[in-house]
This record gives sequence, structure tokens and C-alpha cells, in this order.
Amino acid sequence: MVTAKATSLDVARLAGVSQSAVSRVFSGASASEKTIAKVRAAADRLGYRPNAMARAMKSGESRIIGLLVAYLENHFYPVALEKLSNELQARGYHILIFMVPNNAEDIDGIVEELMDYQVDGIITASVSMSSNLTDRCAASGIPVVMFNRAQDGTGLSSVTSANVEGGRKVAEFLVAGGHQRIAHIAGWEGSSTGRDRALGFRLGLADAGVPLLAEIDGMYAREHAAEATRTLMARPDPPDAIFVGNDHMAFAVLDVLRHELGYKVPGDVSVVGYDDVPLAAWAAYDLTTLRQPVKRMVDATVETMLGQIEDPARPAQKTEISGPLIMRGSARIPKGWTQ
Amino acid sequence: MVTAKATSLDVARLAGVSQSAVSRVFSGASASEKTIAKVRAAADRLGYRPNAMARAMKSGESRIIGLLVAYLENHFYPVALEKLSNELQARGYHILIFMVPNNAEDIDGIVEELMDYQVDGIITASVSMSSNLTDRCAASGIPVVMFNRAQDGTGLSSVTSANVEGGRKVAEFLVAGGHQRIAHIAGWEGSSTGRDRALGFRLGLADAGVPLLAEIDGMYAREHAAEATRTLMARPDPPDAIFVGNDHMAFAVLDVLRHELGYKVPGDVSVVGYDDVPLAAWAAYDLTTLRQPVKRMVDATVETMLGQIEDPARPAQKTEISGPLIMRGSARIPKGWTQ
DNA sequence: GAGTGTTTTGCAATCGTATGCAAGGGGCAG
DNA sequence: CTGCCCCTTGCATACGATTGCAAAACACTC
Repeated sequence: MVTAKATSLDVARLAGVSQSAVSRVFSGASASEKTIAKVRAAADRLGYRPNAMARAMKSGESRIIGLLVAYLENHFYPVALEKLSNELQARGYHILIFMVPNNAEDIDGIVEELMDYQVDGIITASVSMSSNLTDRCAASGIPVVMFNRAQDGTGLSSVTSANVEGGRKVAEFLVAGGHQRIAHIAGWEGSSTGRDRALGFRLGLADAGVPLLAEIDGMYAREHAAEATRTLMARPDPPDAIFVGNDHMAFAVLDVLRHELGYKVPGDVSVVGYDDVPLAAWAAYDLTTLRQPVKRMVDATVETMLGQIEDPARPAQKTEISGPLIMRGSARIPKGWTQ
Repeated sequence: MVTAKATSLDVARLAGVSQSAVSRVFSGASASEKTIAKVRAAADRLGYRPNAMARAMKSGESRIIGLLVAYLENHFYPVALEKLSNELQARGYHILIFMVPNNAEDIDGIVEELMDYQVDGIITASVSMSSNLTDRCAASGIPVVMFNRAQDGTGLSSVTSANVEGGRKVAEFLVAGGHQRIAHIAGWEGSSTGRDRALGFRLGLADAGVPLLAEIDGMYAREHAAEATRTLMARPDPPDAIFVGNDHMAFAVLDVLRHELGYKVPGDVSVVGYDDVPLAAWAAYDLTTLRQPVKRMVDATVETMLGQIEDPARPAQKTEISGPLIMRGSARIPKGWTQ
């Protein structure tokens, strides 16, 4: 007898109890066995389920997390999104997803919309927030966790991989491989990840006494990375190794090197990426890359988020998770290094 | 003066009007210029925005669309999701996203959760629904649109590409290319897309009088497709052309053919996929494939969805959109065929 | 200035649930 | 049996908005 939609009052009447009894049964408050049984029976008969909207309105907790994503083109994000959604779903939360247009101006409007829905928290994936926005969220007591991006100055929690350390590892790896002319096609310098990876990379090279041949901002975009590759290889002293700011760009670099310019990888040039998206393991690319441990990053994000929801007073928390270098076939492997 | 959170009543008091006046200003009902100005000013000062939850509860319209997705591993879905989200956002709707676990049993529970949120509609992406579920949605008057999958018998709207026609086009293309031993690694036979593409392909071959060498269900999974490829190539009469049920599997097929078994593509074997995900155009794969016009499919999905929300009496609508064959480098191009 | 018609506005009820409060009921010790 | 305490239960209210209704304000015409 599943009619249009039953309310707690309908159930109450059918069960012969008060509406509050029904509410108590479904919100886990205390009730006698007898009442619980009667209510459950009636609810089943009517197909009743509590109205999440009404519940949210009354309690002020929507159990919805707003997710801001800039682009899904880079496979890292779909993968993260999938895990994030599963994890939150398991904890009884759900994701209201918002794509952020490239023009960073509109983001304020988007966040406003988010807040209209009384979201319990906001997770941003590779999105920066204006300080104005940060303040609003703080004022409303809405926790924010930045995933795969950090932002100094703001009091926001963030979860990233250990980007400086990661950049450094790549530098050590390339130096150990005996490369002489090392270049970097960097992640967007407007992002903390791009800057940190580049910084770590430069530090690592400096420590080894190897100069950085060139650095070009690839903007995390295929086209920019491809163009940067052409520029680099057109030099009189083209690089014999390129560290690329993320896998997504590295694929473009490999495409240009192999299929457009006819270079051998890693024979002529070694290429190293960053992320270790699934595609990096596919034979066509077989990309050596520094892995971002998505699962652990997601777990940390969820923990931080729920922690702050439970205790709004908890201070912001910046988590860095380090990942291993995954050696595959796109870069010469130094003697003695093993997986 | 952005305090915790202002309600319409706060605004009303500050503006010196009634709470209903505030409501009317923000819901676009008629009001005098003077009132509008006063309310707007007060609202700005308080940082007031209407509470979407409360609005949803009262009006019964949440302006939220539930989206059920099975997996994001196949790039077709992130791309579609991005467009879908943008499109709906532009129309004032938002997406509550749910990942459906592989065990199809749980899907009922997921849909229940969806309905708890009073979603205005449900879009499923490559997910099948039990008839039980279908009934519940119908009973609740919640429109459902299936994206990239159709289901007979249910009265549900669906938007797909013209899969039978598409399969046929591929058959004609391969036959025209002079291939003799043509095999098919099919999409999951439990899905309408997989079945229809295979059906069209067989029909096309039959019309041309060319036999189908073999057909294996690739389950839309990389590993299955890879294994199927090994099986096919181990035959005494290995195929000289393989039509693969979607790009995602086709990449695995190419990886195995080229890097594991050492075949030349398209020299030894031609490979054709289905979808035309961005990756298909990248040089490393350069995959000939039948394009599913995502943009148009998404548009149709949104139109159908909103149409049914506006007028619940509107009958279900099955849309099929045909796409072109995109000729790239993974399959021999018949003489005289041009892009 | 009175009469008529059209807006504008406020009052109050309502959506479906949660919860403080006080009354009711049951169990147990004395 | 009485008294005390604790667990259940129902009543009534609140959450923040929308909306029907009727009174009030306004605009015009005669």
C-alpha cells in the first residue's frame, strides 16, 4: 500500500500512537519495544520514510556536503570523487556537486548557492577560495576542507600530498638516472600544488648540484603542456628528462614526444609525471610518476570534515600525505633502484 | 554585518515590513518598488539568503536532481557528469550524486535515500532499475530519466545514442575496409547499449554477407576485454578486425595487441571503439570510434527531465541520438571514405 | 469627495519533523 | 500497600519559508 507519500502523522494514526512516538522511533531515541514494533509495522505498510528536508530544517543538519570541482578532465578527480562519495555515503552523508566555471569570479555565487542548501560542510577540489568567501563560511560556521590544494593565510583545513617532498623525490630519481639536462613543465603556478612540486624539484636538483635547464608553466592543461614540449625540444640543447607537474599533462608530453617529434622515451628523453592516475599504468603510456595516495587523501578529508562538523571549535588542520615514486617505462631507471 | 544566519523574519524587522513581504520579494511575487528596495537593503546588510531547505519543505520542490552513477572509470561519465551539472546548474537545479555499488541489490536502498531528500527527479547513468523501484518512483510521482541505457517494459524515459544504427555503421565500415575475419568484444550483455550495439553490428555484417568470426562479452571492463583479446588472437584464425563495445575496453584491447602481443594496428588488426571519449583522440591511442554526442545527449536528458517535472502527466519519452563514425588511425580506412 | 477597481500588505495557517516539558505507567524496595 | 524513581508517551511548540485571504492603501473616474 505505497501511496503518494506518507508522513509521520499518517504512521502515527495507523499505529495508534502519537506523532512524536514515530519521530522517536526513526531518530533512534528511546521507546518501548512494543511501540517500536507497532510503528515499524505501520511505517512498512505505508512505505513511510522520514522526510530528510523537514528533518534538516528542524535540526539544522542536512547531512549534505557540498563539493566544488573545477574540472573532471583530469582523471585524478573522478577517481577521488568516486571514493569520496562512497566514503561519505557510508557515514550517512551525501554530496551535492557543483562544477566551478573557469572564471573564478563566479565561484562566490556558487558558494552562496551551496550555503542556501544548509550544507553541513564544503569540500573543494583544486579550487581556490577568495578570502571574502572564507570569511562567510567561517561566520556561518560551515567547515571547509580543501582537497588537493592548500591556501595560506586562510584558516582552512586542507589535505594534499607532500608536494615539496614529492618534487624532491623526482629530482633525486632523475639525477640518479644520470640525466644532465633536466627540464620542468610545471603545474599552474597559481596553485599550491604546482608551486610546491616545482619548489621541491628545484631544491632537489640544487642539492645534487644539477642545474634546472628550463621551467615552463603548463597550466595543468594538455595544450599548454604540448606547446611547452615543442618549445623545450626546439632548443639547441633539448632536455634529456622532463618532470611534468601532473599525469594529465604528462600524457600530452608523451604524445608530442613520441608521435609528433619522433623521440624515443625513455631512450632520448625520460618523462616523469605526478598523480599516478589509472591511465598511467596502461601500456600505451606506462608512465613513471609520483603517486598521490588517493584513498588515504580521501580518508583524511572525510575525517577532517566530520571532525569539524562534530566539533566546530576544532582548529583547522593541514594534512600532507606522502606517496611513493612508481617506476615504470617512461624514465630511465637508475642502477640499483628497484621498485 | 554578516552574523550567524539571518532569517526572513530578521530581515523583515530590520526593513520594517512583514515577514511575508520578505518572502514575496525573494520569490519574485509582486511587491512595490519601495518595499523591494527596503527589503533588499536590509537583506544585504544582514547577508540574508533564503533557506533552500525550508523553501523545499513548504513548496515540495527541492530543485535537486538525484544522479545515480555506477562507475566513473570510463571517461564517458565524468565528461557527461560535467556537462549535466553545468546544464542543470544553469536552470537552477543541483545534483545530489550517488555512486551505485556493483552489487545491484543495494540500489534499492540508494534510491530510497534519494527519495528521502525529496528530489525533483532522478537521472540514472548506466544503471538499471528494478521494476519494484520503478513503481515506487511512479507512485511518488518522481520522474526518472535513464541516461545511456534504456529498459524495456518500464515506462521510463531514456536517452541513448542510436546504438543499433551505430553498430551497423561500424560493420559497414569494417566490411568496406576489406576485413575478412571480424570479431566483436561486446559491451555487457546485461545492458541495452551492449546488446543493441552487438545487434546492429551483426545485422550490418549479415547484410553484407560477412560472417561474424566470434563474439565475447567484455562486460565493459578492462580486464575482461584484455582477456577476450588474448583469447581471440590465440585462435588458429585470429581476427583481422575487432569492434569493441566501448572505448574504455578498446584501450585495453589496443594495449594488449600492441604491447603484449606485438601486433601492428591497423596493419595486422583494425580496432574500432564506441563513445569517442577525449582519450580516443590522443596520439597514443588514436582510436577510430563511433561518437556518442554527449552534449546532445545531455541536452536531451535535461529537456526530458525538466519537461516531466513541469508536467508530470507527460508520457515517458525515449530519445535516440545518432553519431558519426570518427575515423582515426586504429583501423584501415576504406578507399574513397573520407572524414 | 465618493465610488470602484487594482495592488500591496499583513495575518495566520501550513509543510513534516524534532524536542522540552509534564503527565502517565511500571518496577522495586521497604 | 505505599513511596520513589525512572522510563515512556503525548502535547504543544518551533524550525524558516510560502500562500490564501481579507483588510488597507492607492489610483482613477465621475
